Amino acid sequence: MEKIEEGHFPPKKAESEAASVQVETDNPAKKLARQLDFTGGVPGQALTVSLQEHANQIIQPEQHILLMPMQQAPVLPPQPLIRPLSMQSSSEAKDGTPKKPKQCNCKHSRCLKLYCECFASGIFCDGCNCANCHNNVENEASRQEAVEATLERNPNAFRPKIASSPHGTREEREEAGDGLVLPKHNKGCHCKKSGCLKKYCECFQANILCSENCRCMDCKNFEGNEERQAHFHGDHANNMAYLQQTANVAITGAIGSSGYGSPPVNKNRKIQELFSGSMIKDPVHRLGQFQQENQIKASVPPSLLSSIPGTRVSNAAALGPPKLNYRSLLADIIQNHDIKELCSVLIVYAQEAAKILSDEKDASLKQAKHHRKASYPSSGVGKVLRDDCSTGIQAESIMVDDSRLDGADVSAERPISPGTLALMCDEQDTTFTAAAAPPNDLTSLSNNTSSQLPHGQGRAEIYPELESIVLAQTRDCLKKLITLGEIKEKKCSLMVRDTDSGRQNNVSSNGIVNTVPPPPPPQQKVDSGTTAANTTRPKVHPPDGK
DNA sequence: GAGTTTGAAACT
DNA sequence: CAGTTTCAAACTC
Repeated sequence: MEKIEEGHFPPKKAESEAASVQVETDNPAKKLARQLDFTGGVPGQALTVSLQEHANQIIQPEQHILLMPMQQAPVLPPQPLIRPLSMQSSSEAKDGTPKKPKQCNCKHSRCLKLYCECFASGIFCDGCNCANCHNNVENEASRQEAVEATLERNPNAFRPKIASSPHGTREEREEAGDGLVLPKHNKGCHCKKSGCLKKYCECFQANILCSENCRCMDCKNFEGNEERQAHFHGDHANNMAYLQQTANVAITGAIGSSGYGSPPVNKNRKIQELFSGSMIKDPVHRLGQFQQENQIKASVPPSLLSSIPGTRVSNAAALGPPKLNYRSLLADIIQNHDIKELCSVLIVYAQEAAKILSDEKDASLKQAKHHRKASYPSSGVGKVLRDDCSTGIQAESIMVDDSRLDGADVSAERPISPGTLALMCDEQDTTFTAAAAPPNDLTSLSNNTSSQLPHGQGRAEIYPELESIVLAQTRDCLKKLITLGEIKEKKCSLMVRDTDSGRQNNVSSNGIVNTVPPPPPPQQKVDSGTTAANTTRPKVHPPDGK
């Protein structure tokens, strides 16, 4: 089934003519409609602009044309989603105040070739410094010819160069493993001398990492590269895109899905898995394994790699330096067994708390028998609660008697949240009952206490206390986690300062594997010239004598 | 601001 | 497809 390419409305003559009456660039209403449309010309496609793109203000709404299925076709050429960063970068003055988008300075192309950024972006030149410009309404005919010629050469010429995850192929998204796919250059860059750390590089210019699509030499535009980070800290310190990107990989790393956030690594993971068997078996040593595998990979002839199904070696990422990505400092601290252990601890504490409370209830009941016969004691819980998990409003009004909660200082007087209550009710029927719990488990206890206590308040009454105790323990666990993270952070900071020792000491004294991407191999830093390029990328361009 | 460098686009 | 040329932006001085 044929579909219209993203950001690409084929400006075929028939369509253009058919729809030209609908596209009125001077019509304010249409202009406004265009401003509201970010679909980039993909019929029915939702807004797919990434946060990064938003953050960079790459989108120039006024430059987009509303294109609905069977509705409109452009007079303007295809509308890339992303305006080149070179143009957006200057759309702001140095003081950060908004400024008119950058004007081109074309002299020989008449602004009718992709050299012209305006033309490439699908916008008319307006106030540019170009000479003999034909990229305007007055020269629509020649412009249309140029568009067609360009599309003839490359049907994707006007497609956005930078694609986010929703635009990628299903395969790409699946390889990414989740929704956190970073944008990447569709064609990839071919930089030779800039190290992909200058704006000559389209990837760097778009503030994205080089990907497996790139065929660059001596690429430094990969996550974890010191020079790249230096660039970011210097030039992009406040760049939301970087923050977003970092956050993405941090989240990814923290939750342990992959930890290697960028596409090239995901591609390469197949190779790694083939070498190592599985990435998941021993998450503690994943990164070390990864590094080793990169070394192995570097030593493996491309022909061998290419023989591995699902691998691609005809790109820089596969042959280049390990494009490690930022991993959360906690990524390898939190292990599966830690989670299990934590859950076990929580269950144990819950059971203990339930037992204690049960005993107290018993004692309380005995006292009540002796001292009171009519009225119900109101000491423990301030309000009678139905044993109904769905009554969140009621639950919120419960106040816990902190006199019973040893060590639960923080959450002692906190009302139980309806969410927690609901969660506990759900958990009660699943986790606790299904976990072959001991006889005095929560469920049985709750049932027991319910039967023991008058007015049917036992189980629900216990929840706040249980919650407090369990939360206190959880808090302690988190504190320890934070401490470990801080320790690791310090170690990593030291590693950055002392790269050599950092590379050799992957395992710290406390047994925690330092998983922050190490600095690139020595030849990367020391020899940024031909050596690195030739050693890490067998498929290199011939020496350029420019 | 002029000159140089760079890499994408265009061309052969 | 590879090599060369053209082009304009990025960069340097």
